[in-house]
Amino acid sequence: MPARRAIDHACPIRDVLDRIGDAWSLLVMIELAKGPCRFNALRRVIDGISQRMLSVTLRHLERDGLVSRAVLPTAPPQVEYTLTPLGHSLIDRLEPLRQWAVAHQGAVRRARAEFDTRVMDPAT
Amino acid sequence: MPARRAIDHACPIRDVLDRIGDAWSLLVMIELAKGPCRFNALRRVIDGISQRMLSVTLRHLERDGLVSRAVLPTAPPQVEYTLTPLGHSLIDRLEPLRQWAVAHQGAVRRARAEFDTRVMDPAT
DNA sequence: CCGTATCCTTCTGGATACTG
DNA sequence: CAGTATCCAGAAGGATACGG
Repeated sequence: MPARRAIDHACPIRDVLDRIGDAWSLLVMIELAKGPCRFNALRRVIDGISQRMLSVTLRHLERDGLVSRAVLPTAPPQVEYTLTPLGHSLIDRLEPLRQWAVAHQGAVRRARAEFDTRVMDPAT
Repeated sequence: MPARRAIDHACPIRDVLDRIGDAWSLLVMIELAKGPCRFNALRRVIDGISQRMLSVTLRHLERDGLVSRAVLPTAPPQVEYTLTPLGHSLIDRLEPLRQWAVAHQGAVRRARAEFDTRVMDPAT
């Protein structure tokens, strides 16, 4: 995605999509929705995320008030991440979308297959 | 966004976000939700989209069965794009998300401001 | 009018190495 | 353990030119 332009501010939903549309934010939030979790624990369970992107993603979410960060007074220091009420309210609103995906994934797959054969197949 | 990896298929909502999370798909769908529209008309109203990205985006949406393409038998040839019922059902499901964005954009902005001062400010 | 093809810049994000 | 810094490959996307 390129840098956001002026037009984007016109649509509030764009702000949300910019926040959760990337590869990892949603996955991290879903994981944290199950309960608080520490950095490396998240890293293990998310599978495939690089240390850098987990760090970047968590910072982003924390900045937007969707995730909170707590340094536990232990030695060695542990850091626990928790989904905030705001974060919970967001993933709740994502539920209809998930249901749509489940309900219509068959239709989309079929549309794709039909499109691919129609475009690839030169037989008119 | 990087190329999708194996893990992504585990989450149906990822498929949806990959479809509407990019910069233009949503804007195009919102525009088409108002009614059928031709290529250059879309291009004018979307403002900022390049000819290439409009073409790519429309093809993507058409492939997924969210938009249909009709070549009108006029001279010069005109092409009309229409949001399918499937496409309509998807943007309907986006409404709760839009409402969330509107309702909480203040909270997010405040969280951001607080975060920025806290991180930037070396006091403590 | 409606696109596709090519080029080239910009941005994303993984790998790696190093701090508190 | 929990990150940050640097480097670099690859993908996204705008500009431009050309075809149906």
